[in-house]
Amino acid sequence: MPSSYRQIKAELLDRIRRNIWPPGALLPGEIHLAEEFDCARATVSRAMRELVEEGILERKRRSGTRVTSSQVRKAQFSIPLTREEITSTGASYRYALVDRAARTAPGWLRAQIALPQDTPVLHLRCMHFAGNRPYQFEDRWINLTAVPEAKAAPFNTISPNEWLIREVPLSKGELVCSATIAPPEIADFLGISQGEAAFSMERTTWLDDVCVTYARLTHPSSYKMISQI
Amino acid sequence: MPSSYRQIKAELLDRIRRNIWPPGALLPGEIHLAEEFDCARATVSRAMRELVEEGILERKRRSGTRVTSSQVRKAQFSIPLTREEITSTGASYRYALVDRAARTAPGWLRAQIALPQDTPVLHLRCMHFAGNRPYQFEDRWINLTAVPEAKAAPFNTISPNEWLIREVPLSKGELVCSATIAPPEIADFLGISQGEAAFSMERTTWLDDVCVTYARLTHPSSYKMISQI
DNA sequence: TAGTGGTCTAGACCACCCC
DNA sequence: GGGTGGTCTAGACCACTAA
Repeated sequence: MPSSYRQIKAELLDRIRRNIWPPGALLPGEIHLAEEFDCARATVSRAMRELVEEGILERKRRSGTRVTSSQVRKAQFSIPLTREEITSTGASYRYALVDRAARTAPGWLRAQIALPQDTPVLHLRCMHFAGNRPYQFEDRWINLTAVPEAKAAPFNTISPNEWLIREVPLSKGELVCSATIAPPEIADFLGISQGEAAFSMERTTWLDDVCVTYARLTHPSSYKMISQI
Repeated sequence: MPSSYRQIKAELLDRIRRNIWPPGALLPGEIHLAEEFDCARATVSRAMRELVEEGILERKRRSGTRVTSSQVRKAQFSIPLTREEITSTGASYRYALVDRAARTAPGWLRAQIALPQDTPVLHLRCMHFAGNRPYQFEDRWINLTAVPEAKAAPFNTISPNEWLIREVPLSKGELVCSATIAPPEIADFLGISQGEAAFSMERTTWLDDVCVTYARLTHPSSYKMISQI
């Protein structure tokens, strides 16, 4: 009876879980396992490849496949458009541009995202509402050298978030989450009292080694970020 | 000249980025693309499969492959052992058990993780230090029905986090991050003043549809969670 | 029911790199 | 040098589901 790559994957996982192959252990080679499971080598290969992607196995040519020794788990979460994040809960969505200014990148920003001096940037501050409750304050900087089209965009009805995703799709980036006390002005925007905790996300986005945008998104402390492990 | 699946993947990405295939557009079938790229169907298939995993394409049998219309980005971050997270920064790691009690699951916990009444649980509270600075307060509940071995574990030198990862590897779970104001007792443990913001992570872990453990991990506001998009 | 993706096979060649 | 994983091929059958 032939095995599917899912069955093989489950069997390998099970053996790892039973400590038949403890962390660091060397697994049999693909050919050996293919014989054992009575299947083609490619089938074993696919099962093992997926376990590598999940961080459970490590493979090296010539030296073989081992169970990962450092027990690092990977979590994944999705970052929807703020609009969709809100409307999917059934609430209505409203966006408002607070202010918009073109200028050269300030020093702290140049340091943060490695821009040359005198880089023109667009600075936007805006609010996202769920129903009539403040949901997110967006403080965004767009590199106009990387995205000159942004200069002509008004951003009074479309949020920079949404505009960028449509204009500059498929970029890579980094997301840093932390808990902060919102500064007084932002606390005002979010409708929270001063000294209250806020959830902050800093997103830096790159396209082909050029930084496109840096944003600091601040949520009231009722916000929860949910991810799957 | 044969194409590798990486080249094909890059070419497909490029066409999507150029809006040759805008969001929602139907791509040619695998056979068609295999002819165009002069390669085997399996090679195209692998390229497309990886783009599906990255959330860029959506495939349905019979109806074909489309560019994802909802622009949802996926972020990934790794959850190392607290010990490794600390020692990797060069700081020394210290663990301390605060208290340990076996009891039946309180109502809020049973509701949170769907346990039957009178389920025996182990409640642990502990601290993790980086150097001599408080790093994380761990408030953990372990389902003794799922992991009876935990009853005999002292947890005075090994943190529940580490013990569980060794004893119950490869489980699935959920991670919920939020910003909170630490309650007075936890603020004391973390060495922060009352009313200061704290970063809270709630982890629920399942193994084969049985909840193994629920933990609330609290960090001082200096903590940053970093993930890649 | 016909066409799409999902999977498997048996074989092949290659890149890498430990011995 | 030789054994490992990484990839590709040409073909096949199957599962699903939209038309």
